[in-house]
Amino acid sequence: MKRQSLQRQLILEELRREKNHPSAQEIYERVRHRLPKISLGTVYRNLERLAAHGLIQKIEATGGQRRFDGDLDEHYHVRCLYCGRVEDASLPMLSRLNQTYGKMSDYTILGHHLEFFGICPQCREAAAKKN
Amino acid sequence: MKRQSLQRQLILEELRREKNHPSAQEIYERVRHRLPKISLGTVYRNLERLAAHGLIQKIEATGGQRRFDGDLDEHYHVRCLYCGRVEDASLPMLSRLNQTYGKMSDYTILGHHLEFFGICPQCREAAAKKN
DNA sequence: TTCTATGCAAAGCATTTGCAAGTCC
DNA sequence: GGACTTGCAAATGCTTTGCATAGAA
Repeated sequence: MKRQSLQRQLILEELRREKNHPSAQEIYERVRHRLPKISLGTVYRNLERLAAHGLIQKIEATGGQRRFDGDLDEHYHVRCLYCGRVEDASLPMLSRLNQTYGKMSDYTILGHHLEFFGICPQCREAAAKKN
Repeated sequence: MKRQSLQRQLILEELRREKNHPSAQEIYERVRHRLPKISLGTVYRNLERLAAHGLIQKIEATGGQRRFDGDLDEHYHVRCLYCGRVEDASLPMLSRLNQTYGKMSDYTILGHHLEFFGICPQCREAAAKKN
């Protein structure tokens, strides 16, 4: 990030604007409203750089696409198994967990990921209507 | 899984033989020693079915490829950030966590994933030698 | 002016799928 | 014999990359 660019600035703004956790594709679509010529490759490149520089967080998960978070505080997430949406889990960090497990393990423990999964209210309602 | 097949049987054996957590590609390579004509597509299909029927577990988590586990007991994992290896974390299940968080959330909580990340002993040594 | 960052398109991976042929019960 | 499975290859979905050009300092 030797230079600033409008595209990077808009991507960061978009990520901080709302408290949801968009995928690269979603960010691409949002930013395109303001900058129609931006390319998906540029979005990926900038998300990568912003994360490398600690300005945003990557939410890594195997099922489906990667998601990104403009909130830098450490926190957990909940994922809906039906629609894939990811939201913040308002649970305090289990801060002693790394130390606790680190003592029992031969790994050098650097951190942990905790993600709840379940059904979001919207999908629950939608499922209820079908039956 | 209306019928049994040799390919599926060998895949399951391979998964239960060792306590590591191979990717589909790794399973494919191992099974191929005994059944050279097996295809990667068949490995994927059978892993999917075995998991759907509860005979193995998919390890859905951070980055890279999906991994599979022949151990059906619920347990957590540690992942090495350098070599990508995944091992079991000998930490008791935080069994009340779903309930605890379920009460605070508007999601229907079905479970959680917890994964530690860090550096495995081998990679730590390898890194130490380089410096 | 000098490089970094972009747009575009092609390439890369991991995974999934269509289909004809093989095989299990 | 009939339906389930397989092997093969093509297709898919997400992400990364090469390259010529545009743009920031």
